[in-house]
Amino acid sequence: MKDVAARAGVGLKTVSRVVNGEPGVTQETERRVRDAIDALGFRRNDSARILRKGRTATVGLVLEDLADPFYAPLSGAVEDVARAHGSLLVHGSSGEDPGREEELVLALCARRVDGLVVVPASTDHRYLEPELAAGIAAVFVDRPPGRISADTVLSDNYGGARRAVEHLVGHGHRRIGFIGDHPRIHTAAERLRGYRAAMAGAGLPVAGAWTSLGSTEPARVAAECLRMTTGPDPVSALFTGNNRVTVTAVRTLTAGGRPVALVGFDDFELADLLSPGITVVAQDPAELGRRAAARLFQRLEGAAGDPERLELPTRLVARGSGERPPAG
Amino acid sequence: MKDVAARAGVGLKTVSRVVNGEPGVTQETERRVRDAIDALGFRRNDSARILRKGRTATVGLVLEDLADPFYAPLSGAVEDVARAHGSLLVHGSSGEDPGREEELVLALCARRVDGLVVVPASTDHRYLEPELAAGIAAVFVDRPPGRISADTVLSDNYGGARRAVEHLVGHGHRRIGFIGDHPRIHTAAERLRGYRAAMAGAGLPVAGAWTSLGSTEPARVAAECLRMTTGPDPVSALFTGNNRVTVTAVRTLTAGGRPVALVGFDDFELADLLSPGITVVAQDPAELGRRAAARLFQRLEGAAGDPERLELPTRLVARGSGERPPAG
DNA sequence: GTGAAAGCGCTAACAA
DNA sequence: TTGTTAGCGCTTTCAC
Repeated sequence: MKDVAARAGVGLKTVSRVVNGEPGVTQETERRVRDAIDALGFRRNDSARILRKGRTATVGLVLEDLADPFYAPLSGAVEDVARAHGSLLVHGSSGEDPGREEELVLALCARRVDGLVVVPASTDHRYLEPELAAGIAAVFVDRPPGRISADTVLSDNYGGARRAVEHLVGHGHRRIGFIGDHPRIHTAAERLRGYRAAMAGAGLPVAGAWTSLGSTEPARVAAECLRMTTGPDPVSALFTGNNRVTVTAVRTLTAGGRPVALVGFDDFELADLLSPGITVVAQDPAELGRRAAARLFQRLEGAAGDPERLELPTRLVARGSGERPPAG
Repeated sequence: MKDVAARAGVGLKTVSRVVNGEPGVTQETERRVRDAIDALGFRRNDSARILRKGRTATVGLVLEDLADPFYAPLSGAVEDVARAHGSLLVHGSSGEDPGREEELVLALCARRVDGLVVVPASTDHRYLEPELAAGIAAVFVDRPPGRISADTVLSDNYGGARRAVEHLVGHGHRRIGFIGDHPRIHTAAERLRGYRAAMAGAGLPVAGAWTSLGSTEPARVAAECLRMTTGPDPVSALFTGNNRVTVTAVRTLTAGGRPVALVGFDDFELADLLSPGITVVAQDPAELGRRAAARLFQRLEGAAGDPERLELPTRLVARGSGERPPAG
């Protein structure tokens, strides 16, 4: 910029004015400055600008895995909102590792992102307190923060799960299994709670062997699926706790040829084209992202008040797999 | 940092040394500094660091749409490589709009990302020349750059398409349609070229009504699908130009109950569980991203030499839909 | 082992 | 309309 000013024979501030489209520059001066800019291939260095202004026009997004079909639309929605507010999106995947989440979040804070949207892997976010105190806004999405209070956007995991299991009960099932994610993950715990509530509400017992929470690795899920649906005392229906689990379950049940009823949490592409179609409790991941980002920008624009907790409804979509009657 | 120095009763540089783990500080001094850091909740401001050092430890990724199941793994792979090199990822979606691509790329350059991975929407990248001259590295992936030369990582679109159509011909089809993306998109043009080459190689004519390139909007694709497979002179097989098109085609053909043979470009989740399974030409999007990012970091680490063009092979996966014989 | 001074490239505040 | 000065928070250089 100094070079541009020298070449155009003007002061530094005049160049700054031209570059930022500020008023108060003659057409003739502006032309001279623009010529110099073109000749020198000058581009403003935003790092310096950011340092000076204190705002980065950047928001950070930390989630588990970008490639998961559930998170991709969420991420896209956050980006859309960010762009609408003139901000860029810096992105990091925690891989469901609390340590990496903290590392990523702090790295983003060190770069002074204006705000953060976080799908937490950790259950203790006290490490964020100094950052929040320093004025960085944070909104949690899909799962609530741990040991701090902050704006949160969730789906109704408990209600959705309860509805799913009630649906199976309504179709005559009394022996229903649940395969879900690690119990330390809020959504998994809530869905388990919904499952138990529905079973209890119908007066049905839950055998210990009918619930399995843990990794969503296909190998583990397939093994649990086989274990629950075969053996001496098999379940007649399965409720699967997220899209990864559902896909593996469909694959395993199809391979085994067993007519087990199935309802999955999360919708997924092509669920309607399988035979039978897969009955699911659908969330709206894009809407989760949109709401979270919208809340973030409200905060950035100065909205005061206590943290809000928003819970979006889910929707049961019956497609066939959840309406199968119990075998025998 | 100034405050920390004051509170610890040391010089600015000593704090800097502690924060960056540089040697030359007594244990006792370090302890005093750390106490002050904790008491004040200090975090280094990376904006200032970046301004001073000139390196951002950030790479930019611009692609069409993060939520597309093809790009999500690509993006994830770029992020993995970036993290392995200690860099963060800033992300932007062009939405297939050349103007937005340029805007995004230049915004990333203004923030002085160290390098860029770009899935181009534009066909003219001369706007990047000043940036490249200024030392920003760029690698193009999935599609080549336009009117400049730069490192590029592609799939073998021509060969894969040719193989797909030869496969259909090998199963007795002589009337084969192609529905693809906008012809200005390199991959679509190459896949059309492969289709034509395979047809010509088999001595088969291509009626004008058998090819349709344009938007991948479900409505358009469904309409074209119907048009080609019904009417007085229908095709007996369809080659679809990417995963979006394939999914819509499957949906349309299933609804119509027509036994049209189908091979799609791009693999997608659950393609194997449909009935019949969908035969595809599979690319490896994660590998595309990995290779592109690896190349970028080679450049950042000083690799000299002319731009390289890498072309990854594709793989035909037969699952049933592409092995259906012609009707009648 | 430690610190003072200069400066990265920009913008805010104030002159001229 | 235009320019000058100071300083954002850090690292580099060099002196102590």
